[in-house]
Amino acid sequence: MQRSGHGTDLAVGDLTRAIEDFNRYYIRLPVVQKLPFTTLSVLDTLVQSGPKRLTELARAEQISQPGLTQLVTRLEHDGLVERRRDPTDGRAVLVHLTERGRQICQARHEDRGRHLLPLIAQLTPEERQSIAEALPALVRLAELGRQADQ
Amino acid sequence: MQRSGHGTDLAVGDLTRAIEDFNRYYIRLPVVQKLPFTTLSVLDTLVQSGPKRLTELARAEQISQPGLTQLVTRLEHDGLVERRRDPTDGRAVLVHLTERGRQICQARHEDRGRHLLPLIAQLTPEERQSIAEALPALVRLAELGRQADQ
DNA sequence: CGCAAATGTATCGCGAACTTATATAAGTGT
DNA sequence: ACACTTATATAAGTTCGCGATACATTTGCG
Repeated sequence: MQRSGHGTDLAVGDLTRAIEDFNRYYIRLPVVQKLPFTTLSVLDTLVQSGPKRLTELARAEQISQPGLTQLVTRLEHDGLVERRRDPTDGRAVLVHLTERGRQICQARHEDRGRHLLPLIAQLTPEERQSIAEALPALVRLAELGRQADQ
Repeated sequence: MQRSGHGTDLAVGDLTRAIEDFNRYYIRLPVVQKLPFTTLSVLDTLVQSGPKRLTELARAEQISQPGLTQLVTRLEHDGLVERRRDPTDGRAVLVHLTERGRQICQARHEDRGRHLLPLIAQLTPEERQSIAEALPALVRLAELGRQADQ
């Protein structure tokens, strides 16, 4: 266990394992809206960060620029996003979420909460307490991770 | 915030949000081995639960049985898994991990740990402490989630 | 036992979602 | 005005998933 060195008195292996566990559970969660994975990720990104350029989105999602252009075309066709010209740069397009796109993200979020609730109910009060106390730190950790990738 | 009702004095919305944050960060993490997502998920499943039948794997990964047959064919071709007959049922095939497949999972896990370490180093000692104390509960929560999907 | 029904895999054809390469359009610098 | 960079779009090819279907083995029951 990597316990020393960089001022991290936390078992990195354990945390990594825990996060991977959650990923495996969450990723395969059956969801209401059956959409391709990258599509959902793009929508979430737009919810969090607001309108973005195609190029920025492609970098964030780690797919090619043409791939994202096609994806946005599909999304636009389905009425989940809108392309608007960037007023400050005639070459660029800003991808905006529509109300419908926002609703889908919201519905997914609530759906996941519904899956989680009965699981939380099975924990002991002490376990729930410890998780509740760790939440701010976990959120900050995720925040740092997002920054690290720019 | 949903604080009452089923004996869950934990803000489900906040926890859901935190887990989603980690998913978004982790899923798009650039990794050493560039393999399709479902492929990696299958390998991880085999690491955790040992040899499995095609049908079981297909259900766990939520893809069709023909889809999984093809996936396993690719994996076998790449030497990451082996097909062995089930001694107790002549119809069934058990998918076994090879040493090479195990190594890839291990490498990915370590890679993720390396990404996480510098982030953890930026947290305050109190934040690290709170996360460390919540880890057993988080692991149990993930465990419950896995059981819930059978 | 013998044969239908159930169960487990494999194959085929198709469509969706990526990729790389290339083209077009707009801004930037000299 | 000219080359150069940046932003997006189009085209062709590949990969990975699905549904339908076929085949093999096991199970259950008269």
